[in-house]
Amino acid sequence: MKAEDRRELVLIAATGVFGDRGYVATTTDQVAKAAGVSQPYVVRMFGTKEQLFLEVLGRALDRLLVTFRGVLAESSDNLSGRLGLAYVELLRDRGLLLSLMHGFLLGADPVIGPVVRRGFLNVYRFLREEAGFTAEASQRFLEGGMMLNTLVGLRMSDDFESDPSANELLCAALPQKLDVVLDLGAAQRAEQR
Amino acid sequence: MKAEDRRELVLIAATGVFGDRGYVATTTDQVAKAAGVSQPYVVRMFGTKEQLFLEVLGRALDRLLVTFRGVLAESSDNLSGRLGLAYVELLRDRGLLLSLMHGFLLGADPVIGPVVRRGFLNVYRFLREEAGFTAEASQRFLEGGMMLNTLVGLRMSDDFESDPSANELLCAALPQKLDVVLDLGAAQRAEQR
DNA sequence: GTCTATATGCGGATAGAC
DNA sequence: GTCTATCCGCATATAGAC
Repeated sequence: MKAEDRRELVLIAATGVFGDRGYVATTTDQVAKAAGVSQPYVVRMFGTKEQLFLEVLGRALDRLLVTFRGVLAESSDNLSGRLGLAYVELLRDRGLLLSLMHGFLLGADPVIGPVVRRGFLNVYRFLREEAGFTAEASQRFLEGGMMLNTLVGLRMSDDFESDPSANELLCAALPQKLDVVLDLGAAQRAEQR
Repeated sequence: MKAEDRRELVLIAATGVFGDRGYVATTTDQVAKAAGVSQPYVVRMFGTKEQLFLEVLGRALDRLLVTFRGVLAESSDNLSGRLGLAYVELLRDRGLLLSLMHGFLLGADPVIGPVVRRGFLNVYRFLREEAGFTAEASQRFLEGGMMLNTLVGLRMSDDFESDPSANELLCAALPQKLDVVLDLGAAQRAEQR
């Protein structure tokens, strides 16, 4: 395997771990183990843990916008619904949306803050300028996204079977694509260490 | 000052710091300094940092529900709007909503996870059972709340003046009460260390 | 390019004085 | 009830071998 591939591999592994534990709680050693390399090598490749996280965020935002542009290119009817479904599908990319969400809460950080604000606003601008949404429609769309991120962060699907309220809430929040969240929850619980 | 008051003081200070930095990034020393006591004393009072965070979360959820019940008791017209305004007003309680939001993303944590899921579902049940909202209305309400939390976590108000998109987004998201978020942002930047 | 070994700093928690 | 002093473990980062 050559270096470029290995780098991508580490980035994917890091996305998963950051998504699970957040930026600060994640150790470079956990990332290294997940990627099957040594801890110092992870640091060597990216300089610092902070740089690694920034690359994870950048990659995640890239994929998000690429995905959305793909949906837009396909057709333009029921855009909001189709973008929403594509967003939920991104949950399959382990840790992608959750790494972003963790980043969003670090707006007070002098380095991470500006990056996540710019990233979030790029998504907003896509909705307004490329997808042609009104300000209200864009906002509504993002509200749904933040709600999904939160429910996934909460691991609300853990209570899907045992708690009627959790069940109802998830069904209401995910008219379609409920299966993606439930699959993901099962996978996460399985790999629990 | 007697012990009970001091305990409350530390809890308030901790809420502010946890809200700013998140659970893991917050040090018990930062909390101690913010409260004007010694670091070991903070640990003594609450046992562990984790226990302290759990108490912060519990207090925050209490205040949230107490506030909502107060709004409900006043009158029952335009409930959704009035609950929303009361929610935004809770931003004045420094770190309260952000500590909760940080907690919500720690659903994978074996100790914190169950607590935040229960707390979130209690709010949902309030909306459904006490406020009489439909499942869809409850979900919509929570979506708006998670969006607000995210925008505040992002410190989006930092870009309010310099970025037209940020400006538009904040205005769309906060038809009223924009001043609360802007005041808060100014205060946060002022105390930046 | 990738590893092992390790230095260094920091933070939670404890001991114990007052 | 509250402090000072301090232990200990852990995580990032560096040095340097292969």
